[in-house]
Amino acid sequence: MAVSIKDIAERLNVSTATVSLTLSGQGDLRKVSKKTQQRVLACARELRYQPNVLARSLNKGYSENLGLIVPDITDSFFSQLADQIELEAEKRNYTLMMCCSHNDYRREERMIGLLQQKRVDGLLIAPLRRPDDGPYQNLADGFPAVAFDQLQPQWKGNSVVSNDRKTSGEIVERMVRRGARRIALLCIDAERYSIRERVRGYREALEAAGIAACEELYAELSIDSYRCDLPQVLDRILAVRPRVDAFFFTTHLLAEELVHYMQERGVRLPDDCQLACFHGNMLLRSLFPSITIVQMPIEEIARESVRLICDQIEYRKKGIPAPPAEHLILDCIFE
Amino acid sequence: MAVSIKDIAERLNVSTATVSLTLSGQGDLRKVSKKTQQRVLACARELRYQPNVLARSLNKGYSENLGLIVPDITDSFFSQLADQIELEAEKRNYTLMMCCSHNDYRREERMIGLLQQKRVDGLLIAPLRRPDDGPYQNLADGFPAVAFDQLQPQWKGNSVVSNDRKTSGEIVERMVRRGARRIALLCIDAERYSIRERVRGYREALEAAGIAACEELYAELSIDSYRCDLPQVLDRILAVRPRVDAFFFTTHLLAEELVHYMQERGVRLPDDCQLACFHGNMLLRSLFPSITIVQMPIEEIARESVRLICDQIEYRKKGIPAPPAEHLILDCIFE
DNA sequence: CTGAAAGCGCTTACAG
DNA sequence: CTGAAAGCGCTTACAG
Repeated sequence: MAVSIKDIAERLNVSTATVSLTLSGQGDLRKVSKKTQQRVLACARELRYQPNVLARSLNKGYSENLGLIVPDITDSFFSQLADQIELEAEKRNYTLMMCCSHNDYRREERMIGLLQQKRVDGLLIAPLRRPDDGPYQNLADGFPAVAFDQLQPQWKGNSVVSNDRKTSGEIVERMVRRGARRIALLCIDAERYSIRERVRGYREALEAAGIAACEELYAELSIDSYRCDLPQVLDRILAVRPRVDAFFFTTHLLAEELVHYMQERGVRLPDDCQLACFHGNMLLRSLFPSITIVQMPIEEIARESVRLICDQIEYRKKGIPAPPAEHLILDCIFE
Repeated sequence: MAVSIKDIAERLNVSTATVSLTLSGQGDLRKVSKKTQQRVLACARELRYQPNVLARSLNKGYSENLGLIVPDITDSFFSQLADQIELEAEKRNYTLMMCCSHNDYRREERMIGLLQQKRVDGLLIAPLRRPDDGPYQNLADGFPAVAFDQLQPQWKGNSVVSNDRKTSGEIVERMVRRGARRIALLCIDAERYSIRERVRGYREALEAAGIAACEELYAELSIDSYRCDLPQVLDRILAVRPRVDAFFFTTHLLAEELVHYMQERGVRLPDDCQLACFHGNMLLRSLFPSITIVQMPIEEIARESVRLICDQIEYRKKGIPAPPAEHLILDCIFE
């Protein structure tokens, strides 16, 4: 069996309180003699004492673990976010319990319950769109939670999102400035908040530029079937006249799938055709040197989300009611 | 405060033992009357009772959490692996605590200690190369652990790796069959076991094909600086005569960086130049339609790793000494 | 300066 | 069939 505080106490003929106090650094504060402290520390080292954090957590009511739920960790956007969140959490001495909702909101709801059962101190979640618009049933009232990336109407807590509408408008402006008039917009999961905002930004910018939106140049795809549906959609859009002269993808996933389409079909885009997407990678840039890639403010999202969750946890520890929820809107980065 | 087993017991005028027994499903076994069981269940539901798993874990000595340490979650190989591991772990009722070692073995060592402190039941780890070849100091003796992806000489537990040597040989054979004679090999982190094996497979296959290995066509890069070093290396290799006619990258990261190089430098590869790499994605395939991509057996690695760790945990629970460590070698998949 | 004791919320022999 | 009690390994008033 592992060595416990009791083993040390017995060996040294002191009480477990003394051991606990000095080990937790309260020795001086609580006036444990220097000598005793040294003996305790030495003995702990000698026996390779590892505190049982479960016992501590049970006693204190805090686990120093944070739950993280993302739709899909294999999406580079979320893996980069998870990476940064882990780093930020670590700075504040939290360990992450990570779960993927796999774009299934029933599963997401389950994960919310699971992580609370596991006694995480707070929950960071990139929420899915919920078909029912119902409340988060498994999220206990007042439980520290921060939503990032997406805003859900039924989410009442803190949130950190990017400035989708504005950025989307700027993308369109830029395309228009470069001569585009027939700008196609393709999106996945159009009912999600951030996507709706991107669509809105697109429409507003078109209008501002005096260009009538053309419904034939607009398509919504589903996250579950976009790979299989995209080819027909592209066939259709490419056949529209006057001809499309720019593609705006609300997500890198679609831009990547475009590459696949072009290769499969042996299709080339018109030479003057502009491209843009949210969140990209080096390969996309290499394939389409002139593509406009808007990077999400990943580090900032991570930093602010962790900050907000930690603040909430602190309030909770102190028994102070948390201040009203914050809604941060962060700017994207034009590459 | 959350509702506890005691609250239910008091409300129903039964003992906490009775409540605990029926709630944990041992009601029938331990002969709690049906009536009492129903009352307990109803009351638990009514009060929305959530068991405190910390208390249970403290008592039982098992947390039903698994630790996962990967070098870099933003590498698609590891994010796909993490995704599958989570799925497999979930099937067996384990939740993951994920940490990234960020290619820093001091950090890895810290994470090993941290996760054990957090009382995970076992550790899944894609180990880093360790400059010192020293033992894993923070890994407690006999602690359930499985290494995957990489084998380290000082790792004494179970491991799951892919068949790197054989696969590497097959890649070279295939290139030779297609006419290559001047096959360059570029690798990152050449001291790592799997990379050494890939190099070995490459050399063996060259020899078997009667081709003398040319050291000028071989390069080792570091994980920390490969991005910045690759261009010169490629410049150099492309200048070698007789001319290189195939590039074999031990990792997709290098193949991706090649794209960057070509675009930056405005260089095109010779038309007949063959390419191959371990672990790839759709974009690479689109960029280089004829590239040979060898996919890692990700699902299998995940499945077997989780199986092994769970077996070990079971042995530990039963107090049976674990059988000798298994070393699984799984085949890669030619795409 | 130090110790005895209660408590965090469970589980599990043990006794009846 | 059910309860009283000990214990998992800590922390923290409280008393001396």
